[in-house]
Amino acid sequence: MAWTEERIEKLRKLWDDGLSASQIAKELGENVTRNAVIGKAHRLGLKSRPSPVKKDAKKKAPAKPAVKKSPPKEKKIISGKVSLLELTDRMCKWPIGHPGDDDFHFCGKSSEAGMPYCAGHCAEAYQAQPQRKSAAPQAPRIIR
DNA sequence: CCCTGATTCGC
DNA sequence: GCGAATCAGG
Repeated sequence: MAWTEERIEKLRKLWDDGLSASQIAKELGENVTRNAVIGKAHRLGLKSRPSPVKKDAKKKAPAKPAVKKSPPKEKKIISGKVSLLELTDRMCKWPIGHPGDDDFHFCGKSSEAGMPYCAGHCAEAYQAQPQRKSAAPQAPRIIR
């Protein structure tokens, strides 16, 4: 399929109309892929315009050379009640309660490197279930 | 997993 | 010149 004047024209219009490449491709015909559109567009020198994907290397790294505040907030987490949003790495991700419940939260104790759970819950999580002959899976033990 | 454009490279 | 494959990100 050659790029006729008409097609190029349409491509140009649709492109700066802000339509996505895939959308343009669909508009132009079934046998045109978005890759074709993008390729042609690029070749035509059409601008990259608002590409959703930004590879911005962050402007102005504040650069924090001096003035360090020492370790100000090294909080030691020993107990939990951590909401999902507050969950970070190194926190025990053991769920407590039922999702959706008012007080659904996570254990939140500190976990060792690479471990999703704290020591205690790790033990529980990785406990081998010995007699597993029945096909019926055991219902997960409900905490609390 | 859906999408976006960018780039590469064999044709 | 073309565009599928791949990439890099949302």
